[in-house]
Amino acid sequence: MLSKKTKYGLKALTYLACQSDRNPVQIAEIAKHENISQKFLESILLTLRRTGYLGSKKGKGGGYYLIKDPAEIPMTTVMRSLEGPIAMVSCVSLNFYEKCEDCPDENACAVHKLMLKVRESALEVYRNTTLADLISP
Amino acid sequence: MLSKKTKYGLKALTYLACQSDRNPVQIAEIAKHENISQKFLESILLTLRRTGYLGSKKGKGGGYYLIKDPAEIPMTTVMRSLEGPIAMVSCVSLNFYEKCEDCPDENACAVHKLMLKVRESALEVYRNTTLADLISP
DNA sequence: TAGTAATCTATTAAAACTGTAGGGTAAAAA
DNA sequence: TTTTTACCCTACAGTTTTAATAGATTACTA
Repeated sequence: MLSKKTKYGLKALTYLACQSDRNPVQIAEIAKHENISQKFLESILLTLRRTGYLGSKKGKGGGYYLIKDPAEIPMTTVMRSLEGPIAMVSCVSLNFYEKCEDCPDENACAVHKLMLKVRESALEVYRNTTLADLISP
Repeated sequence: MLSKKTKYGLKALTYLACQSDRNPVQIAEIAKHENISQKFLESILLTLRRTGYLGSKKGKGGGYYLIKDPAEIPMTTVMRSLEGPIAMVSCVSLNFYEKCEDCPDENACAVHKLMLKVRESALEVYRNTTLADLISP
């Protein structure tokens, strides 16, 4: 299941990408428009800022805004920073690889073999989809 | 993340599929060979039996055995019965569809659009992979 | 410089989910 | 009738997820 963190994060990114300009948008506005708990959204926007997609401005007239072209934001990195590893088991993860303790031979492991395929297919989707693709009709 | 239930279930299925004959194999033997908690494995094998892949026999010489040809066991149904829906959000699920409460328009929803692609690609993998594919070298 | 509007940060509570362990029951074989 | 095995139910500890609370910090405005 997709976590609400990721779901909300994607919605927030889309909302910001749909703005006509790149002026700061308040958290409260995004939260209200997308039906999201404001405090929860705060922490999500924070991680998106740390990932490098968003800028923020404090004080009056402040808020969050995109600092990248939506076409330059691939879903691979968005998913990784919000949802975590794309692989369903760590032994097939590119960025978070870890050997399974209980598995003596990776190459003979059915789970490994299947999950490798699944990761590859998911990765292809994420690589070929940017934020711009998601907001276009 | 893939649940251990699914992971163990797949391992158990492969173990049974690798048997030279279709004689019953005790839970304890599978659990030991695959490093799985026996009690947990019990419940997993039960769901696999209810799904229609395994037969069981009680008493001495009893155990579990495959009742289907591994080539007739696609990963779609295995994953659905062990892991649950293949879709990451219910609004793109074929077998477990549910409308999102917070989302006024599915067709305009970025999450929906992205997750539809991901489900489609995962489904293609699961449809084209059977248990037989996983045990062949 | 004071006041206000907003982001930031940390803590923690509630809820849901996972995996484990224990007990007993039922059926089949010896 | 005894043994062996699958079956079934319940309770528990641990973790993760989700969200709320409370406050600190920053920056704009007057």
